[in-house]
Amino acid sequence: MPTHDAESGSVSPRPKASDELRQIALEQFAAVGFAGASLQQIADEAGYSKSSVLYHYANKEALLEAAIGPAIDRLGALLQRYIDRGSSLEARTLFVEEFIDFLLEHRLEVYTFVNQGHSLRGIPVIDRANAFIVTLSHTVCDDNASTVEKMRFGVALGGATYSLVAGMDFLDADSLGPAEEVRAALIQLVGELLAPLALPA
Amino acid sequence: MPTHDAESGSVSPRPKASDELRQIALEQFAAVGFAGASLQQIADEAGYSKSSVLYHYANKEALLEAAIGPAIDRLGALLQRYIDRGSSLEARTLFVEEFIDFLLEHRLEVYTFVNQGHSLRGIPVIDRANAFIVTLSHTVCDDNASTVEKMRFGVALGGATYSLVAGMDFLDADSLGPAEEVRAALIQLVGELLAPLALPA
DNA sequence: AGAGTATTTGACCAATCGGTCAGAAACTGC
DNA sequence: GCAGTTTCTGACCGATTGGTCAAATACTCT
Repeated sequence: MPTHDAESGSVSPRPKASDELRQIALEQFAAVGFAGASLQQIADEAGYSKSSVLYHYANKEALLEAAIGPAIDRLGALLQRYIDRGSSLEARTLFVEEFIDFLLEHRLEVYTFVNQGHSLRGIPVIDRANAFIVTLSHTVCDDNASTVEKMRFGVALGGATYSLVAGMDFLDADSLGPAEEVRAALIQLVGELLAPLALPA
Repeated sequence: MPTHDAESGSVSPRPKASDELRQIALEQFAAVGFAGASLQQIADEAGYSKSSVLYHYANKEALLEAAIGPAIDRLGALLQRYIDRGSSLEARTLFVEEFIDFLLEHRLEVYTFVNQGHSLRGIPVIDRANAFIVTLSHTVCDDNASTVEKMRFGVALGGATYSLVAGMDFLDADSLGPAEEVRAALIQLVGELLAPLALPA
């Protein structure tokens, strides 16, 4: 009996419509881009009408805000904690670990704004996210660093998000082991990339 | 006299329309995605009408093929030379260098298909490109490698393309030194990532 | 000059875009 | 049962999408 509703548990009580729509919108935004994703297709995929989408979310931008906003806020909090903790090598190591966990939990959100942060400038939630990334880059490595040092951050960020979302295709999807191994691998690789960086002033 | 036409050189003879359109289309595809880029906007940006775009290129897909196809072909040739050369450590080091140069010369092309290769499956030029990436990943690191080893390739590819295109925004654009420094930095970082990889059988 | 080709364009098309609105359901508490 | 609210939907809107086509312009060659 796969369809009983009340919250007895286990057997797929249909989730709230707004949540379904938000999740599917997120997948579409990550897959075909914000501009390329249409409200109609999001509605179809979720089994609702386009009007229903616009009932739950005032417009397309509000849907984007709902899809990635909470993750952006969590990133902001994460970053603030890191800054408050002061710059030490242990603090940075801990932050890398926390950031990878954040990335694993919000891959689609991060991938979406990391790869479209430029073209979507002007949308509030995107501007918020971009500001965080700038802060993060200046926190992990200050201005007068060498070219190769400055690029370590970009390669780590882009490499991690890419290999978690887009790279899953030709990386034989899940042939690369359980989630725990992926986590450990990312922590190691990002750690390797950032290790040679001098602590900022 | 900035507008004389014959090939005397130096003073901006207006390039062929098809070339202008191809270049601007490439920039749009990289910036807002294939789905998000409209023929109208490409035409406007180039100073032509939409009809002119469709005169030079049969349809939107043909424009994508023209925009990134040649780069894909060059990648295929590059990859074939690497395979023919046999798997040795020097061969791989040389390949990394060649690949970075290829990347620097075709950043927008690579960024476009690397980040949209999944959603644009079915378009011939994209399928060609995806096949090359799969081959490349299996060439640089064989199947029975560990999780972290397999992810080294993905992080290197995604990280390099990202930091060359999208990352330029908060990396203070060109504050990271002349092109030669960027090249050296990329060779070093990708080299670091791939160095621990065992040669495939 | 005039014929012939290459290029450019506007008018037009069906389909889809994001978005509005009024009303049909469905669910609530009584 | 019935009022009140929440949710959902179809009809509709102007704008834009990729694409067709015939006519206008520009260029080349004799």
